[in-house]
Amino acid sequence: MAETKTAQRRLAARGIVKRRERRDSRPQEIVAAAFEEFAAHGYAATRLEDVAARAHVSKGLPYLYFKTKEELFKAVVRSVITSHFDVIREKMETTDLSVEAFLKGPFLAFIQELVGSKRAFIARLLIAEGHKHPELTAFYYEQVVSRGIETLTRLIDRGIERGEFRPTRLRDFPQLLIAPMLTAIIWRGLFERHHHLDTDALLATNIELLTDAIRAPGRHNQGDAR
Amino acid sequence: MAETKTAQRRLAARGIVKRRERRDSRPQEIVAAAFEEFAAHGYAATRLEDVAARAHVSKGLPYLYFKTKEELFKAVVRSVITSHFDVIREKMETTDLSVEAFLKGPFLAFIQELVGSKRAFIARLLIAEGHKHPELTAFYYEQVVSRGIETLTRLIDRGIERGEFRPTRLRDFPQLLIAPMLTAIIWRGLFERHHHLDTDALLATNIELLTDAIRAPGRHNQGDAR
Amino acid sequence: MAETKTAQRRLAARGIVKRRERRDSRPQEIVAAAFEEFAAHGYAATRLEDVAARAHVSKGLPYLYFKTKEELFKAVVRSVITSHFDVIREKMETTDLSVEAFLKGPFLAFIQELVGSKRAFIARLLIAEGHKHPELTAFYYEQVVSRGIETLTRLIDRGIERGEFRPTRLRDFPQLLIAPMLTAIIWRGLFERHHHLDTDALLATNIELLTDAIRAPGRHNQGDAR
Amino acid sequence: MAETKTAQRRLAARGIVKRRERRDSRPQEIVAAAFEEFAAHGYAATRLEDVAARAHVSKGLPYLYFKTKEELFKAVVRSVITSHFDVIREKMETTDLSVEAFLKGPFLAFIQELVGSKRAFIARLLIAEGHKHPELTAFYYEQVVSRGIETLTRLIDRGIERGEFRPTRLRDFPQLLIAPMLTAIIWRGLFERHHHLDTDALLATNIELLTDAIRAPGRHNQGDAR
DNA sequence: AATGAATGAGGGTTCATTCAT
DNA sequence: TATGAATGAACCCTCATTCAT
Repeated sequence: MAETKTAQRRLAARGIVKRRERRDSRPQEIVAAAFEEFAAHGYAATRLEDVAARAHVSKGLPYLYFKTKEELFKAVVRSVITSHFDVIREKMETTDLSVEAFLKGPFLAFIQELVGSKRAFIARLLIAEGHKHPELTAFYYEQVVSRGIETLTRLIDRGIERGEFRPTRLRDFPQLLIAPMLTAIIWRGLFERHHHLDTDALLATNIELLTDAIRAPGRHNQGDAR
Repeated sequence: MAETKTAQRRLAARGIVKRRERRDSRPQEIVAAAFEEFAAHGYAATRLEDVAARAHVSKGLPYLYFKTKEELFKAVVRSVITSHFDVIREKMETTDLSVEAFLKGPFLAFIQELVGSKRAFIARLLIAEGHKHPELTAFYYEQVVSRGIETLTRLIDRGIERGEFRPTRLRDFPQLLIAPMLTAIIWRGLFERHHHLDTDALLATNIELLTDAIRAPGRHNQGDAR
Repeated sequence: MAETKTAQRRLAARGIVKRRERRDSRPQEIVAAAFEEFAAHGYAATRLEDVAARAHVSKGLPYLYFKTKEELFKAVVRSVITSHFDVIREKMETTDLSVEAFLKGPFLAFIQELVGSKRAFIARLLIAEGHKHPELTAFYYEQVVSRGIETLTRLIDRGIERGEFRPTRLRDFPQLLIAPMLTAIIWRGLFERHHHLDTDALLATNIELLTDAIRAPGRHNQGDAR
Repeated sequence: MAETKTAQRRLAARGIVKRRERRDSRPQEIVAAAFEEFAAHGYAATRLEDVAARAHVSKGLPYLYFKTKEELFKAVVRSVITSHFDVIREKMETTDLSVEAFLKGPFLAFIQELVGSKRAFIARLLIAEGHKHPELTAFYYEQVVSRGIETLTRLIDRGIERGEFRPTRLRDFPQLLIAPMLTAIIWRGLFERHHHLDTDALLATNIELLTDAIRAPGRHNQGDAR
């Protein structure tokens, strides 16, 4: 750490990193470091000192921006949630594709990417610690879950309206389009070392099967590009 | 706690609880108590003192049977794992039902029960803490996951052999039959207070849709009795 | 501390100090040690670790008996308050002496002793920290101050009833009999090194003068033995 | 704080608060703010950041004038000590009043005012923290206590010389004229909420009684004007 | 001269673990 | 075997102090 500090000062002396600039980016740096630590060790087992060290920052600095460990945790979760979901929703609203093609194309790509992304760790974190942070869980539910469910419901309904799909109970349980994603995330985190799972194919298969199941009679399989 | 202890001694004196009996069942009582605590608070936030108190046992006693907190945790996980899965596998091997009927009957019932049971908490525990206990995760994978996957694969294959199902990639991803169960467990633990989810129907719908998707052409929907 | 621990074990091994016995006396030992530390450094500057060390006890033990530092502080104050005041009140009620003789005899001796005693430190502590511990201050007021005032009022009234004293406003301000004691305590703590103050004589003089001032006309000076 | 700073700058820009003026009075402003904080929370519990905030000054500025927290504390004590005592001494030397009248008039008014003033807090501060700042205590003793004692001794002696008073031991313990003031200060700080004490009357009564006690035979009670 | 971001030592508190009884 | 008093490492958080700007 002494080296790090020295290094920073050297950089600062050169004018490469200005104090003002650093100040503005510090919270993000700390959140990023915290993300790694929380993802790696879980909430309780994460030591703020390690977070600080990972952010090349002194032990006390995180407390300048986050009042408690829990606040920092919340900030981490919030930072990852952000707007990613808006993107796919936007796409959905404006696409020219059939619903089935959309599911097998952009939507599949979206959840495939999610499984491998850092945001997947947050899911694990929330599954693990969520019940101890009800406020945070509520926030996550509102920002992510309920919106996602709503979007998916609309998507399926549109398929029905357009005559692509039969009316099925999938409309009531859009979670089924998401469920394998959770499974994939968990598998990757826990069992990948014991048995490799092709999560991309898993997710593709689920959508394939579900669309097969709900496709309106007489309709053709609108396969995706793969 | 003092009262509890006294009460036990009173009971013991009356012969209602025989010393020998208590001694023999002690480890199980401790594991049961630990299960409750771990399920309620997670690994790190569980205090061994509380476990002991819940088991009506002195603070030091757990260490007589479990060398460390981690050992106790492992014992908890193992205790819940055992046996239950053998039952459903046994049933599957010996059933007279068609595969579809089996999926919609005993298998569905099995996973529906699981979601509401205490064992579901273990899933959350493993998701949360699993990566810190690789040995335990390996054990769980071998005892539960790999066997479960294998069993499901056999089941689907049998359906294909019997001409009930077309060959589909579901055979390669039997996790899809399980995925909604994980989702249901997580939903119950985190979001139930925000939005009720009929997990039984969720699970039923998934099997319904998947069987629809893979049913061999010309076959009838072999609905279950419900 | 390692030495201390070893020493204790040696003693314990000899059977000189039994664990059970120690347990019963531990809280008192800790309170005694805390008294010394608090008296020496004040509340905030006292480290519980030092208290523990002074009590020849591990850092964590005080928390077994006192939930927080503040609880320990309260226990310290309470332990010193105790019953000492009941003694002088009892004496007052049963004495054969005239009121003046009582003031110049037992009462004077009592407050003289107080100034030099450990209890005097508590006064300093309360003066310094009292406003941050309102609950404790209330307790002290009820147990010590209000009772003391009441007792003194009764004493003076009795002197008036018996014709020893004229009615004066001293009856409304019995604090004046006590005031020099506080001054003496503070002087000892702060200025003794700069200028010696004969606190015994100070207290005696105050009573001498006050009794002179309130003595009923025609009465003789009922001098004390000195 | 940001607002405050901005406000100051706005004021400064208008020339209402000139930069030079502010700079010159800065130390005093900081000391004044520190006085409030120390008086309210005691030495240890006072945060320099709060002092700075109260002085509408940045966190680091106090260190420009006071090397450490302790230095600032000393400055606070010194700032309150100065001057005020010289006034009453001056008055005493030049008064035309009899000693008794002086005690019951200007002197009484002086200590009555003191009890209610902010300077009274300093007494509590010194009682609480004095022994940790021996240098400061020495300073206080020399500047205030010893001079005060000396002055009072001279006053009493003059009364004796003039035939107003008999020679008594009060001459050796002029602290007795001050003692109730300390009591009053402490009472106000700690017990006022439990029981109101008319400190003015307390102080008046003490002087009344003491002068009664030492008045030379044949002299009249030289009551004050009130 | 002034700011306020940054540092890091220090202390209160918890709790897994040990051990005398 | 069983108890629960005792230990002490560890961790969160605070705040006096520094220093780049």
